[in-house]
Amino acid sequence: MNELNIAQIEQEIKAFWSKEDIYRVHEDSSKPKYYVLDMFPYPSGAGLHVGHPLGYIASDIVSRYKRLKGFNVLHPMGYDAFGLPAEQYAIQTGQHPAITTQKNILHYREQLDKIGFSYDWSREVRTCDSSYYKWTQWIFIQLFNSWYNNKSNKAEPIEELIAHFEIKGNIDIKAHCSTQETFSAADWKQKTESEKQQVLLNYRLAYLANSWVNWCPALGTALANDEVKDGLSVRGSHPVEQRLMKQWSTRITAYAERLLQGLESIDWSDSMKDSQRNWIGKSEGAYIHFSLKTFKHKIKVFTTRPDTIFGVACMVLAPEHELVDTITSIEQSEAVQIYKKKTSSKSERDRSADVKNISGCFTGAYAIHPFTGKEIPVYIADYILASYGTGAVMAVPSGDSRDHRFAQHFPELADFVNVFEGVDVSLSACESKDVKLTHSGFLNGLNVPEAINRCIEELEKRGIGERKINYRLRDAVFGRQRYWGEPIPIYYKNEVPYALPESELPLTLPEIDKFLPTEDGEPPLARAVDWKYQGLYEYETTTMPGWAGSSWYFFRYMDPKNQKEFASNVALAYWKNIDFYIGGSEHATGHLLYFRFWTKVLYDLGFVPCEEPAQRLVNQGMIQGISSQVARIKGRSICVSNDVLENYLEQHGMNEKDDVQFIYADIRLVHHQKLDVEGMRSWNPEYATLQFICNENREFVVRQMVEKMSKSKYNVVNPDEVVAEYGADCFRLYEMFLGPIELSKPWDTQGIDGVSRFIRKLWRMFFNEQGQFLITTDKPSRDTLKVLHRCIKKINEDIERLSFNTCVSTFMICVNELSTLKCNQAEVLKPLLVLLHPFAPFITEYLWQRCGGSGSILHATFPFADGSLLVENSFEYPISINGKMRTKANFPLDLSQAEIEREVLKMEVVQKWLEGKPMKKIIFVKGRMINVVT
RNA sequence: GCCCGGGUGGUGGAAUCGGUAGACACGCAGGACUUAAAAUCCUGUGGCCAGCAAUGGCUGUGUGGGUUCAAGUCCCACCCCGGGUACCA
Repeated sequence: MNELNIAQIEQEIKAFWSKEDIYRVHEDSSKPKYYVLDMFPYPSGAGLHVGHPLGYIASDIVSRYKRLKGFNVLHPMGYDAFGLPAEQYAIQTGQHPAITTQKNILHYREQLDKIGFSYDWSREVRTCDSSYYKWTQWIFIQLFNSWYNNKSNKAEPIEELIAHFEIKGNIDIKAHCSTQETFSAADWKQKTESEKQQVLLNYRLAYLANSWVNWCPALGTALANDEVKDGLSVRGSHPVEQRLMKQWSTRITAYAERLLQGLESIDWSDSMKDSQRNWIGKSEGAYIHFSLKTFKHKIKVFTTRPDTIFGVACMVLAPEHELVDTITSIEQSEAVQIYKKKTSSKSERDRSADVKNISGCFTGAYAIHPFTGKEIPVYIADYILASYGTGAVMAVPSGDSRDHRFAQHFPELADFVNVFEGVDVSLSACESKDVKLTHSGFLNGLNVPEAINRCIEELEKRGIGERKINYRLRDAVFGRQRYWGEPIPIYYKNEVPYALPESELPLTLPEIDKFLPTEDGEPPLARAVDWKYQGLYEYETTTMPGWAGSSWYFFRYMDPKNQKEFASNVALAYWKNIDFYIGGSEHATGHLLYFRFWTKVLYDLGFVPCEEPAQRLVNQGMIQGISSQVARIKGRSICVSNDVLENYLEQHGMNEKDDVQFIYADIRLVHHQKLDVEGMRSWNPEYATLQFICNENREFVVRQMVEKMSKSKYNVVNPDEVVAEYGADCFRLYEMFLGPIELSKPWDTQGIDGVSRFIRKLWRMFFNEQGQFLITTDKPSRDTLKVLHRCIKKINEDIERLSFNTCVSTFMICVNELSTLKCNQAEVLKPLLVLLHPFAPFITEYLWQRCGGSGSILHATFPFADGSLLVENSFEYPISINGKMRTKANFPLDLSQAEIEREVLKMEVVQKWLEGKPMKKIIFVKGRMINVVT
């Protein structure tokens, strides 16, 4: 081969890799392990676009680099294959989702293979395979068979709890539990089997209970909190309403504190940790019990500001609060009923939409202030949510802006107590904590933190309140009224749920006639004919949510073919957890929380050795598309070039808003913002007769904007096309060169030529124009070695800090310098190929073999940077040379030894002059010493 | 509103510990080769000013202050953009 023929090289090298089965990994205790994982994709029908591989390329670089560094690297890939799109496609076409999914997976694989990833495909997993979801079901059963012991602070087997009930009841049990009902051993023994199971459901980590769920009528299913945003479903943006339903949930709330604490020990970005902290929403405060004037009941409130208790103007309950009907007076009864009806008819979205509209209603009841004995009116209002805290608050207008607004709304509350010294709260509440209290009895003169503690002490002493930590995190709704998901391995006997015995797993998805709910609104699985456990007992008909399979998949890669366990102890003990995890930040409050939760449960139960699934997490940014639009005059077949549009509109007395419609043009028809007019006409028959009004250069300019890549915007760039045109190495280098890995940026093919030129330049160091191989075994010059070793050092540092874009720049500089030096020695170029290999695997493998490298370059050793060749290392201080300031980074290589010595001498003179003074740094600017830092 | 990021040439972005701001690349301009084009190579390229020129001067990292011999980098205030979250008591 005398000319660079990328396609041929790729083909040859691919064949070589697959013949040698080069990426297969095994447990190997002689080498340290390193586990590099990508968040596995959902195989959608649209295939990969150029944005998807960004993270995969980065993780591939890391895993190849770690291999060269002597690690045994696990780098697998699989598919998150259950999901909504395949099911919706099935509903429309009747095509079984398994078939669609299989087809999409094959397409993904084909696309991935073109980019030269080092995945060990023998470990592939698919969440929709029954051999895989057998273990998803098995883990669900472990959750079902466990409870959370607050004393030992971990999950424990439910049998141990039952054994305890038999002996002592639940009196000394501290559990994370749905109800507080207490019973003795005798009580327990008297319960029927069905009653016992009902009690146990309150303890199980996977449980069936009536709970408020986010119900999406359009999708016909319940959704978890992270699947809802702004009152709309994340998938499809359909309205979501609150509905009380009997639902499977998982008790993630038991792990709130540990999920929070665990963040301290892992290397994730601040923003990611922050999102999780935010979602868990820890707040410290107190419960306070308020007595009522004419009832025995007490109102329990949660507050983070017990210090403001002397400023209470009223109590406010959520309209759904259980005491509302009991305490409402006869006079207020009608008003309260009307108000309750009004709020219940509003959806969650409407309710939060009019934050500004204050409303509420007096109940006629009065509470008693625990310290002053004053009567406090009790209201209901929809700004209080039944689902948070106790669904009731003590309203302190001087210290909380919502309470302030509420008090201003009711004339009878306008005259409230201000508990803050020297602060005017007549117009707005004081939410600062840097103030002192006044009008507050025993809290007078204390600052806020002191007063909070003092008040809680007093409440606890009097037995009318206690310190309390609240979390915003909700238990995760687990059941989905859908077909294409893992069946929940539960059957019902006398309406009591029982887990399937392990030996009966997997419970496979039954075949059904239609992928729709039944006529009476049951989930699709209810259509299955004769689908019963032992032919007798009904199975659960909801399926698991999308995140079930992805909550533990990283364990399965360790031992994917195991039929006896989800992974063997040997594999688990060797691979432990993920060292390097990469994926999108959109999973911050979904997947990344659930997979930490499941890992912690498995850890508590002794199945896995690590409590945190991923030690290091990196979020790759999104690659956006550049979409192009053509301005078309509404209702006519005239299009106007964007740069003359304004003029045109003015001449014809039109304006953009009313008379112009922008139509998308395919990104392939646009180059440098200019539209290929003929291409546009033939692209879509509807556009065949369009007239294009061009600018004076006879060009038609389009309007461009950066948007998410999507089919409907015609801005999708397919990696296959880029690889076909430039080669996989160039594609990989260019994606990295675009910018820092975490950054989102638009795909712009403009710059790819620079990378392409670099590859050809590299090639020309190995072959001349006549195709002769130029590499010799001659000894390289010292200058040439210097260039190489500087490059080694820089690449090493930059890969470690994941600065892949600067790595590419370093390669370009290095190759430029070496070709200027006419370098053709194998001793220099072979190490360079090794450095470059993680980024450009094909060409480096090819050239390595041409240079007589043995085996695959993947088994080479990452070169060591010889410090003696890095001149800049011999200087500790920034020094000036020839009037220019030099630091380690920009020390000139062309400097003669004499010049260096002269400068060093100069420094020594200065040092002598300053004899006796300890120095850290001598500062030279433009040849003049300006300071000595001691 | 609150919590995180981030604002650097025409563009993407470098500057790792406070030490020559703008690496590298794109684009653009000029040149070489060519009948021509493509490809390739070379030179220049933040802005302003002076000079035939080599070069020199001033200015410059969202805005305004501050710390420092020295600030893109640290501190304070503000503006703008992106993300998360929201009647969470």
